[in-house]
Amino acid sequence: MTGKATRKKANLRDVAAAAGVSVATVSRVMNSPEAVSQATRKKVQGAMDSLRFMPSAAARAISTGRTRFVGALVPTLDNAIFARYLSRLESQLGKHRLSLIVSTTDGVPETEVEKARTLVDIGAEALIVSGVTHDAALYELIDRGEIPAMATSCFDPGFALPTIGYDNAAAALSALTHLSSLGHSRISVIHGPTETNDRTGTRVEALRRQPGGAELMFHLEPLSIEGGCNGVQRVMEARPDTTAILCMSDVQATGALYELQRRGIAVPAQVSLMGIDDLPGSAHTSPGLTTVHLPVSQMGIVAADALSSWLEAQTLPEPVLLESRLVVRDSTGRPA
Amino acid sequence: MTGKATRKKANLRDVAAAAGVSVATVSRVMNSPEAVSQATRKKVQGAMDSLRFMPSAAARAISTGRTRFVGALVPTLDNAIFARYLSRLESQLGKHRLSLIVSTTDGVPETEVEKARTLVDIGAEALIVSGVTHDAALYELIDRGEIPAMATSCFDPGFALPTIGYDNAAAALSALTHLSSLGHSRISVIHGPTETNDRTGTRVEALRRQPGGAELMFHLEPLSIEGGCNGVQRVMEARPDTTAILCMSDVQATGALYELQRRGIAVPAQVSLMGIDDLPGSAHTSPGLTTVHLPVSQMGIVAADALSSWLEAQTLPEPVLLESRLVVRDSTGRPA
DNA sequence: ATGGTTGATGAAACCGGTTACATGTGTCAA
DNA sequence: TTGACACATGTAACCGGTTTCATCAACCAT
Repeated sequence: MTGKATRKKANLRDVAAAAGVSVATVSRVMNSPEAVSQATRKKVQGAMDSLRFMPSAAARAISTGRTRFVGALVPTLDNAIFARYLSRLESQLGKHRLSLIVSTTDGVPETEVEKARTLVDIGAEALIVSGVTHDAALYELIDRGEIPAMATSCFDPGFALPTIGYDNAAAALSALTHLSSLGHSRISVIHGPTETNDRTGTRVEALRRQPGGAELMFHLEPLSIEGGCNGVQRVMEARPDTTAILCMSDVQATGALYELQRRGIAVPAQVSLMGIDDLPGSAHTSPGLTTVHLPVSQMGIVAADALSSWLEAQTLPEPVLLESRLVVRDSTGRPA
Repeated sequence: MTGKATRKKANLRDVAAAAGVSVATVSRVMNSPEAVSQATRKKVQGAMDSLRFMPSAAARAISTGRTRFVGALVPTLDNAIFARYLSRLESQLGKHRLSLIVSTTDGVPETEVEKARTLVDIGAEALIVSGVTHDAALYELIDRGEIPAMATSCFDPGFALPTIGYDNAAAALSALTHLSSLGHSRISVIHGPTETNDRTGTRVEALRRQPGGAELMFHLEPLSIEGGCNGVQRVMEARPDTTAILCMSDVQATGALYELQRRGIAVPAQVSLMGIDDLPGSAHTSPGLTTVHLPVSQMGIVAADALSSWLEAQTLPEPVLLESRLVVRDSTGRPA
């Protein structure tokens, strides 16, 4: 043993002692180097290096009151739509010197609260949740801790939290309109859980209220590739004369496409297929998937900026509505 | 204004004063309630509620020396293989009352270091990185901070960090063997970047060294669906008589399948197709994708447990080798 | 009655940074 | 020569928890 290598970690006072300066000076070297003379700065940095000094995040946090990280709660990582969103959110937060912690809720409100509590418990300065359906305990937590919190993936100016997202009803309707305008009337809808996922709920509800919505046939399936496969199976059992299948997510649409191919049903010649999301892969399927592009990258950017100014300047964010956009590719056509 | 609602946040001393007890007692109510009498516990909890007390994570961290969260660095979230892994890692860490922070590196070593630095800076107690190729600065950081760190997705007992993962060379070879045993000899390989991704590098290298490996034709493409599409295009230009395409990832294989379908090339009748990973969707494509299953869920569990005991009991984890498994589905067959 | 335990609680030190304020030195204008 | 002022640095309080050790009352066996 060298007799000094395995000592306990050096702290700022050790560095100060080694450099022959005060703790304040060491602190300054880290936080406002320009306020320290060249000579002492060198001395201090030398001491830091030889003592292998690493500042304690907790100690800094306790005196500044800032931890510089925020938490995001999403239903799952197992859907490329969240990957896109989170990746932008993270990079944009980074520009504000903020880090992101992601927690998954499986779409279960109780799990969401639990995860939110953990996030706050380890020091998250703010929370970003998905959608507007949450357990009451989440609001209590946010309220009690006075935690800045916002909701994404939807738009609702009346919601308790600022929302940043798109109009899910409009997205669903623009998809339906596309199919209708092509001449489809026997349309089947495959969608994920609506109870716990208000984004899906809003989309389905919009279709139901639509004039002529009564003719639509709805099938609830898990929000996965497999769910999309099963959905097609049920569509074909329930209504074999369906000319178009509208999936409320690209993941399910991808599964649906697989199943249609497996059954030898030509897309779009025999059945037209649509999704909503516009995943990176959706442009490359064969045929290319017609879908509604959701501006999740932009959502990440806007959310990051809004949150940052909330934390820095206490400015409560305004709700933001981002436009979705119909993307017509090759999976839809006129009915046979 | 009520005159008290908007006051600054209550701390433990405020609670103690309100409850007429000492700070130690309040602390005990939170951490070892059984050591406090029923009566005082009630009193303290009442004071906590009426003052809307929320303990400060930073303050706790500074005295316990624990932040209870660890960081994981992955190349991207945009690949379902990581979603699977991270989801298990997170849930298993949760069982040890540890939280997970995920950062993405885009597969760039410099970005990785930067992100790692940020993670440590905000208090991560340990790091989990992917693979064995890293910037020297990462090791310095780990070394200097004495940060427990391990590497996943590969197995190398000789590596500086404990590794928990699978044998990438074996995975690639078992795929190749499957194709060879079916009678394929004109095989094209589509793979992602090998320079920055050692997992891919190891797989490709294993194929190159294989007796008869010289007959293989390799194509480097981005690790994405689109990359898979492009790969097929290049395969068909370079070697139209190819009877089997082996992709080093299921993402690329999925793209390849799309492109083959688009070109009207029957799988597996005209060309056999294989991937490596076994994504959730791979079982449902049409035809089902033959691939090599990588035990990423188990990897998440093992990594979480190992890291936890490292942190709790200072036991340096042993490297762990997890078995991959060939999954034969319908995208491979004898050459025409 | 007495010494030894056990159980509940409090006082104060401690963790490792940041920062308000004080101090000391040198420069420059009046 | 002196006062104003900028600049570099030090002192010590402070942030909000945890934890050690001391204290004191109640209980029990001898």
